[in-house]
Amino acid sequence: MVRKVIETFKKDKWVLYLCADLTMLLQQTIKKVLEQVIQDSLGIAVAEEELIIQRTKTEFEGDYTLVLFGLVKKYKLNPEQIGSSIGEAACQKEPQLFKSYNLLKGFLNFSIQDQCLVDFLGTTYSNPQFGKAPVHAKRVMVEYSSPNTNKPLHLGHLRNIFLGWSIAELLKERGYVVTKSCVVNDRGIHICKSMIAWELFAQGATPTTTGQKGDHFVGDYYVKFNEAHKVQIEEGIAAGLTKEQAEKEAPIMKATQQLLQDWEAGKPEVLALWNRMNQWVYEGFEETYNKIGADFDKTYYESKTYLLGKKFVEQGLTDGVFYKKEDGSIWIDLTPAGLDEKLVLRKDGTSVYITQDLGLAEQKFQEYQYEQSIYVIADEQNYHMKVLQLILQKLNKPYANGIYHLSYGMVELPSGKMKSREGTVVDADDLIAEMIEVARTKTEELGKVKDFDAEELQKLYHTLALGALKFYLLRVDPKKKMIFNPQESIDFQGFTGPFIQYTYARIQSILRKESPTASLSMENKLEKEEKELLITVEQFPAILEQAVAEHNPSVVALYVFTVAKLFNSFYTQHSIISAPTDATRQLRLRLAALTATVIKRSMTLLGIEVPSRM
RNA sequence: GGUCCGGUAGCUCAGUUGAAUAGAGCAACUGCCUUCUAAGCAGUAGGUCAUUGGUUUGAAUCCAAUCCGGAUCACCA
Repeated sequence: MVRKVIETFKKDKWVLYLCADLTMLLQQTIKKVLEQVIQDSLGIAVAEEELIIQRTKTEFEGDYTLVLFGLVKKYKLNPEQIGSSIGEAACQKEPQLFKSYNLLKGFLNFSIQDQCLVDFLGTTYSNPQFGKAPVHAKRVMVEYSSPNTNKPLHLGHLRNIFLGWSIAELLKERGYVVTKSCVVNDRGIHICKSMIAWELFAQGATPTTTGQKGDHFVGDYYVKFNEAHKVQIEEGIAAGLTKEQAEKEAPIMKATQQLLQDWEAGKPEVLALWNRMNQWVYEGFEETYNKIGADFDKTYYESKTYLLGKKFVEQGLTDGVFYKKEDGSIWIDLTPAGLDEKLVLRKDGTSVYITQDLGLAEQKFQEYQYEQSIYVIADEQNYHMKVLQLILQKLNKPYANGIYHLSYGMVELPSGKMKSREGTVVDADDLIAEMIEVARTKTEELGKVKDFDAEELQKLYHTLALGALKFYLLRVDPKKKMIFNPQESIDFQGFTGPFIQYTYARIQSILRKESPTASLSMENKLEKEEKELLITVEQFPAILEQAVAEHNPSVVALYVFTVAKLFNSFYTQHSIISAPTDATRQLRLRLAALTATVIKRSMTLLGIEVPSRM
């Protein structure tokens, strides 16, 4: 399904926004050259997508490989023959690009001229903006986080927030004009539950009097509601009611329903309490958002937007897209699209969830005229989002096709799903506090920053803790559900944020001793490790473009890990400061500087800071 | 039941517009700090890519069937 959507976007205009700087990329250049070479030497006009160019596997000689099978099959050619004639012609035509070629089965492996890469390094090493595309003013809205105001943020929200934030930043980096938005579900039965419980049990307590963070404070009353409700359900069942009846008829539930009606009627004292409790929650959220570096350009409140969708119902009825049933409820028939019939307005005239979302989509478009509107929402709402888009399409809304559901898998624990009723929900604030503690312990064990003052240490712990957490949640393909293993998440070795942060700190340590000097010439022969690192680093802009096209930050996480690994491998085998010649030292300093830039840019786009020492 | 998603090393994950001997990290084992930060590097071991059949010069990748797991199909949000 996801793949289909991506394809649709490709056919549409999404990927056509590919920026000019991509044509500078080595792989693209090779493709273009080979396209021409094949035309010249074989007289075949191949389409660009027919050419498969990939990195040469490490066990073979070469850097980039043209896979010949496709051509062989389509044009009924002999791989040996066309391989050597393409290879020969390419090396002759572009001697400054190709050093040599070799042919193995259907694979034509090219070695890139060292000088070509050295030139790239020379022009790029001091560019802190490497990877950034010029602004092209395509507008995108990214909605993420969207919490309920009855309880604090948890691990699931974190995956959502990190993903949404990162995808927004990636879009900006590639030239889009992005609005980050958040919808706060501030009304409804859930907040009324917390309100009732507070009225019944709090005796006037507030976050100030208890010293609690506001969102946790309110969340506790939500828990208290459920506890009281449970007791009353049991009483009801004991009195002979069915479970469903007992749930509905419980006095505390009745009171909650009454409160919701009073809220909708605008009863002043109810609104006052509602405002007050939401305010506590917002203060708590704000603190957490600041801690994790989340930010929004626009916040929508459900209490202000939930009525907007009703206009749609009228329009839909007029257009014949919706129909009215005898009881007065209004529906849309989506069975032709393979879905069901869907209610859009209750018989009492109140709107349902989908109706609200229709209204909000319209409002967002009125305000921002987006071309793409990305919703970062868990995959349990795939059906809902499909319906939303389908209805908007049927209503001929111009923005309907721009809706993209960035559907991510739920976070589970090794023990199974997180369940609030069983108390297995991992609280965001608690988790971050734990991570910071682990960062502190490990840092103290290693004892490398003993000269840091208290403030610098706090900053470092925070950087490492959030680096570990964000990387852990972002390194997995968003659309797959993931298992959060607490043991693993605090790991600082291997495929982790701190490993990459460490690599960056190492480079900074070198660059503090000596920075590259522009005037010095560079060696133009590359060691194997230098070359591999340089070729990988060169792909950075293409990686970003891929991450954007796929709406997938894990592409960046995987890539930056590869870069860090390659650097570390190079680092242990070759000395930078004590390189054999000045020219080599210069080259390695620049390579180190460019690697640091790529690491820093990648990590920044994932929302992760990098320390200069750790 | 309908629709959709997933199943790759002990664990967590890459690889899926078909392409070379299926890759990482963790865990296990072996080496490497008088040399730019060992939060590192090098190596060993670990696989019936859920199963079966098909298409193909070539399948983890495409098709069909089956098994297993999950999501969803509310006048909840």
